[in-house]
Amino acid sequence: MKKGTVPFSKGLIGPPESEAELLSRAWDVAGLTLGELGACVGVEVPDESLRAKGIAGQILEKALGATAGSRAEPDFVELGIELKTIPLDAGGKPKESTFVCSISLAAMADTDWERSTVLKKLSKVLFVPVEAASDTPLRDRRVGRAYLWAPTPEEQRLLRTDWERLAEMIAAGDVEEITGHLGEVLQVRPKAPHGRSRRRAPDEEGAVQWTMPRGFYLRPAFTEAVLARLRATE
DNA sequence: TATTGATCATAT
DNA sequence: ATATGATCAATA
Repeated sequence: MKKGTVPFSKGLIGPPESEAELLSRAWDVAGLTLGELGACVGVEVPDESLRAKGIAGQILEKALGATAGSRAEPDFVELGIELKTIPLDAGGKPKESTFVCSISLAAMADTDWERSTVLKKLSKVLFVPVEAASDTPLRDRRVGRAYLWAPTPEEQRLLRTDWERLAEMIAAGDVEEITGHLGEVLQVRPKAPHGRSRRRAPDEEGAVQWTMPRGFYLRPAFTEAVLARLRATE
């Protein structure tokens, strides 16, 4: 397809029926700017992202036919694939951490790695790189070529090690001791609409305490390594 | 200046 | 309210 052409009618596209179809769609939009792709799906791109932080993700969801809405499921439910845009700096390296999922602090004691939301979300991920050099206006940032990622056994081991350590702390009532410093590849950080948000969590006696909502994030160095591996093996 | 902690928008 | 989509901005 010629660069700049539109592979679908305005904002109306169903979910992809296969992995191959999803990849085909993703590769078709590579090279377009957020402004161009936004126009295709009926999303206006503001000048700056301060009040449009999730705009790249919203646009790609629509463009690729992800099931709209906020549910604790993969973006492409039938395919079991999660969509993540990843902001790249001028050097092609991830500029930010990658949010994985919010944490149900009170339920952490009753789950394990195999059944965790983190593993479910990360079993298969379509990473869509997006230019994010701060001197490039939001609407002029280009979408890159997407990569489909499934964690290798080694990558799973790294994730599992961090997850188990952090889950144990939460379950033991030590959520307030957790900082962003913990975790080699996976970290726990605040995830809230504002500073007054509170969520129930166990305290050290097993009683309830109220604390900031938290989420799991992938460190940039980890996603950088993942992208490097995917680039090398294609 | 890299990283952690805080925050913004939308959907259900 | 709380999930989704993330990036901003204060700190070390």
